[in-house]
Amino acid sequence: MQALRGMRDVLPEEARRWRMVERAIVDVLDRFAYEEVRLPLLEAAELFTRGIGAATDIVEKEMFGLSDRDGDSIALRPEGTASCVRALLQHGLLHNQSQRIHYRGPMFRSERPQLGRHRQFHQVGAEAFGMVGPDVDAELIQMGAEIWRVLGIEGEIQLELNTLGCSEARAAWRGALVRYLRPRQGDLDGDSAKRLERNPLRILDSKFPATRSLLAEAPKFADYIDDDSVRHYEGLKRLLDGLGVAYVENPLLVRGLDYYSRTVFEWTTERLGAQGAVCAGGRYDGLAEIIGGKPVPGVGFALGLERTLLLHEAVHGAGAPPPVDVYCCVLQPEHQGVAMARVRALRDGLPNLRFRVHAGGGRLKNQMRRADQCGARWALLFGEDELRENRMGLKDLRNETPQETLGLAALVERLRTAGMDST
RNA sequence: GUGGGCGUAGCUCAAUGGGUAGAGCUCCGGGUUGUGAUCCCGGGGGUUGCGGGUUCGAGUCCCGUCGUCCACCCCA
Repeated sequence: MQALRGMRDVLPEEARRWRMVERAIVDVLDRFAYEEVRLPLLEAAELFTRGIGAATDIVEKEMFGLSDRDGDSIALRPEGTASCVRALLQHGLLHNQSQRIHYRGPMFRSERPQLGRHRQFHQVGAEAFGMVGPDVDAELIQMGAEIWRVLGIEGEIQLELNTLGCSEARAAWRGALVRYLRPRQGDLDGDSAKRLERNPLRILDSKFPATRSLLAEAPKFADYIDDDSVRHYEGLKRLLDGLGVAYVENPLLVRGLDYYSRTVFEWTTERLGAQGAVCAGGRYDGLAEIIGGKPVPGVGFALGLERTLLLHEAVHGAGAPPPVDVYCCVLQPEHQGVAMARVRALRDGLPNLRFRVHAGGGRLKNQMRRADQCGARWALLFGEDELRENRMGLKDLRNETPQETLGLAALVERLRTAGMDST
């Protein structure tokens, strides 16, 4: 038996990095006072066909759909924004109020697997509702920059920025684009020809030279964009300039989900081959209404954890912090209970240290080897001699200092001071 | 979804032109009483991803399948 295609097991060594990175990210979101929600993995399929767009690749060919016992179509969520909006609408949290929210968890898309692209993958998302101005767009981008800084990967990532205008302007431009391309359909590459009726804006970032040269003469969005959107975009850029957040304007940046309008942005990297999008988002002022609520402006982003982790590893190396701080060796099997009781007191006194008590007996030599192998800084010895005096032996495995024999209180004090400078 | 590369021990990899699978690391034991990582000695471990086919004989050639990686595509 093996895991399904595209489903990955995260084993202890890797999970240690996940915990570190996830905690660092969520800490940033916390410090910006974004509150957490936890959302279901299953939703009505209609939430996504309406929210994301029925003509998008995500819905059209990547969604894991199934039917429940009543025959209703349900789906594993392919992304988080639609669920988040649905949840907040359902519980009235968007009624005459603004919200700043984050969530995280697995998403599912049935794509052909690749490094940094799995069928179950994990995102951390942040969304802000009820605020129309570019200030909150800038805040979300600033938050992203802060996340990369905290993770030490800011040197690997660059920000791309664009505006899609309001949905009316975009629809007008889209219509002009289709009118321009339709007579020239024969010169388009196959994929682009297929997109012409369903999702023409995606033709813009086609990689085919023939298509690209055709686009050089195509109607320009600059002639269609509305003034409010221009002002919004200019305002956002001014704020980012003031915050010192560097960006590259990319007029071809078109998010693959229908719900975006105005601001769209993407944090990309060169180090992950074709899977260069680490984090992306934008404004989606129309989404709440599409889902069946009153109109509520929204803007947000989602970052891909696997890709962030790959970058983190590329920058910081493969080493993960050891899982154990103190490995406790029990020399005589009859002292196991005493040792376990004593370590309970140590865990109480030293909540930041991780104690592992040897189990299964065996010679001290082997127990010491286990202590070394798990990466523990200290070995703690429960032997006849030490226990007779109600003390324990402490050996520093990473420094050439003499072994000490200490009572409980002295040991707690000793590990507390040493524990500080080791972390 | 399309095209291609790869799949041999827990891990990283060998195996001449088809001739019944090997190394390093890991792991286990030993080097005399209660001290790890080094050193020495010994040991365990594989239905060569899976299923067919060709052949006297297949890890090696062919087909299928599963998985993975790369590009396309898509996206976070």
